[in-house]
Amino acid sequence: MTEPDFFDEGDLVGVLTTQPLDRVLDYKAPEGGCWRGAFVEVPLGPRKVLGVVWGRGKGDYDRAKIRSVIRVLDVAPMREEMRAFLTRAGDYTLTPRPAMLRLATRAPGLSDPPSMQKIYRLGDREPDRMTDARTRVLEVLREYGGLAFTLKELAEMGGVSTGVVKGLVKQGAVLEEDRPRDLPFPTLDPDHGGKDLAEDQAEAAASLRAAVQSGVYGTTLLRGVTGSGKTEVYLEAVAECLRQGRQALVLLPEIALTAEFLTRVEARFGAKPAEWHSGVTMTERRRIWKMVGQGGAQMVIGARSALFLPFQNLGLIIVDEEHDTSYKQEDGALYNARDMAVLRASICGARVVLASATPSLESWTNAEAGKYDKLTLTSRYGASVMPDMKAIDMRGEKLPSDRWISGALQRAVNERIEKGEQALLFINRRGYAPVTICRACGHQIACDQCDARMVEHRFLKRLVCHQCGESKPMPEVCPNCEAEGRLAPVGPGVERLTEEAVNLFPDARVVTLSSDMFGSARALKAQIAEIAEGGADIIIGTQLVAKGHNFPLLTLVGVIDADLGLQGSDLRAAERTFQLMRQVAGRAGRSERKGLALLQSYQPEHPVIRAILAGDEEGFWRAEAEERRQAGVPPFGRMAGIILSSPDVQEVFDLGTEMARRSAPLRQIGAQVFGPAPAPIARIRGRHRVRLLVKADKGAPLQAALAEWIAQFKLSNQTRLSVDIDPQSFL
DNA sequence: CGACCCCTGGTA
DNA sequence: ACCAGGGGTCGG
Repeated sequence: MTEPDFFDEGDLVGVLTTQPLDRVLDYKAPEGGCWRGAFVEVPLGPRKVLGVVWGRGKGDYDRAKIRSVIRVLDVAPMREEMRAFLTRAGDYTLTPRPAMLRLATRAPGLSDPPSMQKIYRLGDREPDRMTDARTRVLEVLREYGGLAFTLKELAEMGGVSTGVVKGLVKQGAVLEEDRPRDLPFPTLDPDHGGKDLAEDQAEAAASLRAAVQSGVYGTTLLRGVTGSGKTEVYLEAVAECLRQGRQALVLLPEIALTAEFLTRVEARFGAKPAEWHSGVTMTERRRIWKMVGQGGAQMVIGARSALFLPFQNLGLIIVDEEHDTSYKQEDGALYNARDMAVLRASICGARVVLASATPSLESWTNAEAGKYDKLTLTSRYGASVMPDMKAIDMRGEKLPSDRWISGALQRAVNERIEKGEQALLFINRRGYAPVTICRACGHQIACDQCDARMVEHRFLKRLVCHQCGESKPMPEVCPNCEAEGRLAPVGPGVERLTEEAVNLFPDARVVTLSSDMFGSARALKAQIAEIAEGGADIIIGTQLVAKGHNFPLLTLVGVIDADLGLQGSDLRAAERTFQLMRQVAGRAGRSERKGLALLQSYQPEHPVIRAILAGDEEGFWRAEAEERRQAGVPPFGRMAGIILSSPDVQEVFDLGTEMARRSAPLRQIGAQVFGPAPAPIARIRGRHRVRLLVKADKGAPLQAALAEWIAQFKLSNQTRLSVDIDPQSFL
């Protein structure tokens, strides 16, 4: 039986609202009827809420109580493929459909009528009296032919006050018209600024173009070390997609990267694409949402939430830096944007390109297994090559406890400075010192709200909790034993490393790049541009510098603590350390000069460190894949994390224990339950968190079993349960 | 989610 | 008799 697409007035329709009722509710179609996928406003209790017509009404509800749809909103209806995407993504992540719908309606003013603005163009009548000001206005309009301007623009261009324009309107010499405020984005020209590509780039680009031309779903893993020109290559895929008249989406892991990227896109296509992320203004969000929906935006660059924009003809999704962990984060729903991109593309017949120098093990495995196509860029763009890499064995360096830069690293830095080149010192810890300890009683200052230790930020003169953002002034006395002046910083952060560098290299210009030192993306961008032009000798940076910035004078990278992230039992720690170290090392020598990367390590014989030094990526991934296969963990098994949280510790542990005990639905599919254990972050903002882990075979119907299992338990209203399918870390 | 209903317990 | 606050339920 096929579902009708149109419903006459009074027909029963099923509407899914954005309210957390995981049911499709029956309504009567409004005057004028409505259609499947229509965005509607419906009454719910005493309120009006946003919803989407999901299909025909079920008719299982008391006819007399059924109310009418209030109105159909003036926006493009939701396409069938979007409804399928939301449903399947929700089923996969165990997210209720209303929460999924909220992701797809994250634009303000959807229920408002299209916002209009007044514009002014040349009229056909002469004004009764000519003045200088009037002449200038009319000249501007004649000069630009039939173009129209807003009042403010026109007055400014004519050098007159707005009153002059209004006067001309009264005379009929200028016409006033209404125009929608949400305008289409400028057209991108796929043949505007194509660059000459190196041979391997050209081959990869041709392969991607052919894939896009085919018009069917497929995923390509595009590998290439930093500087190998991945961006140029996938922009050729975008160009082909635009030629096909389809829309393209580029996902970036970090907002800070979009500005630089936009400039490159503009150079390639002659105009800027739409830019979608949390920092974009409300009016611009509305414009993008509407234009994407009616084909007035050919290309969107955005954060993971851009996946839920109402594309009408999506032909290509690029996931840049696909291994980046920020693609998986709480966002109303817990989903991995990389995986959801593949799902969305498979539903709408689009191509996916996963780009990375250091792919995630999941993507590497999929490519090895032939599920994804594989393209590898072998030569670095221009003359530069991957830097030489060496470990500095810290066990042989007898450094005092408040020093972190080894003699060998110090000498290497001095050499670069003498040659007028730059050195980067990398440490993946923000602030001054990660721990503050009392030398009188041994107390370590912890956050009052979380279990995390507070990090001293000397720049801000405060202690900051990196978990919840809570901060307090640096205390004078120990909060535990009240001893005065006995609090001491322990361990290095980026600020403390800067202090040391300034002492060791007194004549060098030292700059620090850390995310919490810049109020705005603009300030950061300016700083980066200045460094790139040689405005510094030594750059001290956190993770921020590992991502995509190009410093041509940089020829030395010193990693202060290459072992961070290797300790602990997190299965992905090795993978993450490997990716981060490779990326940071890749910063060195992107231009003609050959670079050097020095990794300070207390365990240089560790397999991960050895693989990094040998540049043996395939070897690393094969070994890592084998270990995961043995352990039956992702991507060779399936996992889910269940996090219970409540202000009451006892309650949350009791519930966890109860859930572990009554896990028959999970055992039925052969899954194991571990825990309850304190979650990786045991307390956040005063809420205690407990985690259970579920592990199942690769083919097991995990989601269905989880849903059945969870449905058995009734939560008190202060406890919350969230399910994390494919968790990033599984300690 | 948010409105509202009802119950409780404390106070006038 | 009255009110404030919490828990529970309902919404088409």
